Amino acid sequence: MISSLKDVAILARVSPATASRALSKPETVAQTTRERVTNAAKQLSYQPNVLARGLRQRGSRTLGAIISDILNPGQATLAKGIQDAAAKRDYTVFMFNTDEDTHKERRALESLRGHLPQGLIIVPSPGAKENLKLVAALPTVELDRASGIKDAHTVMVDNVGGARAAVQHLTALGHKRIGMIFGSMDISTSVERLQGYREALEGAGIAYREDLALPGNHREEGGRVAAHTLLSRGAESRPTALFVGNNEMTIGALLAARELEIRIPTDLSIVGFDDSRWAKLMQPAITVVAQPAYELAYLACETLLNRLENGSSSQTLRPASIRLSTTFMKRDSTAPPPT
Amino acid sequence: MISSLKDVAILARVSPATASRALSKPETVAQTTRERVTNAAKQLSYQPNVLARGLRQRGSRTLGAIISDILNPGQATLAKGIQDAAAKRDYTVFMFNTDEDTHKERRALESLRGHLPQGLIIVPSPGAKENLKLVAALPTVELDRASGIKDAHTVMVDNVGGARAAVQHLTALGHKRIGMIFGSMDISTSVERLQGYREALEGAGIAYREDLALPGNHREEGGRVAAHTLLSRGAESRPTALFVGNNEMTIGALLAARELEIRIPTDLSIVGFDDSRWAKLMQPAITVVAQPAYELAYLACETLLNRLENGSSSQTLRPASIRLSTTFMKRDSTAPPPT
DNA sequence: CTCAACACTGAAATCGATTGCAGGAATACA
DNA sequence: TGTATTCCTGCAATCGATTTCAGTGTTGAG
Repeated sequence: MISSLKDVAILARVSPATASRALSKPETVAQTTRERVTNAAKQLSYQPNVLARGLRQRGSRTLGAIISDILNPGQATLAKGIQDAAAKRDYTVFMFNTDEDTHKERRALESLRGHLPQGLIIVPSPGAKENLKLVAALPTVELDRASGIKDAHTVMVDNVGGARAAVQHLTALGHKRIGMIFGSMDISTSVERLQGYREALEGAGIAYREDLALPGNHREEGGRVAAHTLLSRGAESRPTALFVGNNEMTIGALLAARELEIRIPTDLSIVGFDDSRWAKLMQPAITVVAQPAYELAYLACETLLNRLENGSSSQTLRPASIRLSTTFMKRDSTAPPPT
Repeated sequence: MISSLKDVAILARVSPATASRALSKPETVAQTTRERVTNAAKQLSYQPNVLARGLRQRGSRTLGAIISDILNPGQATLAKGIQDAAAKRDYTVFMFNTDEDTHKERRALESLRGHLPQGLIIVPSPGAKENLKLVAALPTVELDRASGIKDAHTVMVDNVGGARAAVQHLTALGHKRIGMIFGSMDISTSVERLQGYREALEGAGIAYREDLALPGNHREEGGRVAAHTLLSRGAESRPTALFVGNNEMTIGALLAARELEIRIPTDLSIVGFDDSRWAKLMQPAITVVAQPAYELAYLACETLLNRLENGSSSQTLRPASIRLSTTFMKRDSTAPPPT
């Protein structure tokens, strides 16, 4: 049923060597021979055995991709961007989830290593700095976050700028008490977004207050709890606006506001980070900082493939460090503070 | 840096053959030898070359998975279920998207074939019946839908029953004019859901009317257009309730209702198929038929792996045909019809 | 004490494609 | 016509792990 190169060679009345060359380096073979082989291959619907080829060439046209949570729409978009970019250049992708779990990440890397991928795209978990030593020699691009490894190639969004824009929008509306819910501080995006928040406050001459910036553990429940804490104070001392560090926590914050019967945007303005289906759909629609997730992932994959195909010439010396900018999407969840 | 079995063998002072046996068939090797090899392997952090092993054994511990659209949360859940089940049994997964495109599916299958996977899990596109001939010998499980291939192994939900429950809920509330928006008729789930709708109407003594059941092309825009058509009639003749065949089209229907300023559930009840984040979050929260997507995919993968490991004994004779039941989630988007 | 059974181990073939090398045919040039 | 090039093709080695087969040493039974 499945035919090997040898079958093709026999049918085309050439040696396997020639058949191989006819298919992969056509210019080294005489016109007529090439055609005989091509036809034979088509006739047998020959498909090269990637395992054999990969063994000989020490590595197959395969990439590894490790993302943190495929159920998060943003991450799913990253997955798709990677796959599309890889498919376009005829690479296939081994995709793994870590669920933000450093052990799963480790296992994924071990498993990946045996497949001899040509390169790796990873959304690093907090323990990635250690885990990535397992595949130190593998060309790698870090996507969305930085692991902290020196001289790593990274493709990320401008989190500081995005956060700054969000908070500037709030200060421009006249808000003075602006809360923030941020994610785990061992993920670089959280740190940067908090940084942007502080810069914007400073720019508006508003003092940073520790009691207004709470951690939310980057998931829905954490966001709900943090928002609950922030909003439970009296109407005169609680924040009039909230900047939330990711999409999951934004949902939590919205639920908390509902529980406390705080109206949006009349009583409270909310800006989230990361756009999504429901943000547009809600009433009011949520104002967010949108990330170009698909482009980000596509670019990360292209960066990796370019590096692979140029050999490790100049590229190695100057590690890529790409930042795409975010887009501020003004919708209906922000308004001037209540008077 | 990366070490081969030969290196391990040298370090353990045995032949490669023995090293191989010590690691994969420990009982065939003397205790002391086994330990020497195990230690050597650990010391070199040896990882077997999957390509070489796969070449020799004609197939690696690898599965193919083809889903239709990773950006759809339901499908992403399927992807995760497959991966988790595979990982638990120490298989790795090549995952592909088709975007419901038969050509992409074909390319995915071709590309997959070269990797010699042990089995395949597929959410079949409309053209799958033809495409799957490419991998006719490959043990395959169809997930979520049926391709129409005779004697295929399938793992699906009870679409007829789910749809019936949804529409029965509406008739029980007193609705008489119940519209439906269904997906492409070349996908088995659409056919079955339409079937359930008809059965429920019949059970309630309501005649099926062709002008109340419209196709929505299974995407948001299609759902919006169809709903717009259905709801643009006068208040006395338009449907008082809508059953929508999937999550994307449900969004479209909601948008159409908004455009026409039709209130939910006062003027119109809506039931969607497939639960999701936003369905719970919306106000009113949307009543839906929820599918056990994760379990479905997990089960599909286990079914496949069991079949692989039992050899093709009795299993081949009796193809699996599993149906999981759906869960009706009553929320706030359904109410008695306006009087 | 002899011979059979058994438990381990190693040499070598194998999976399928690629590639360095060498040889033969065809062409170019003097 | 003779020699140098160029072009094309095939032989055989190779990638790394597995597996068949044969051989060695050990144990046990008679």
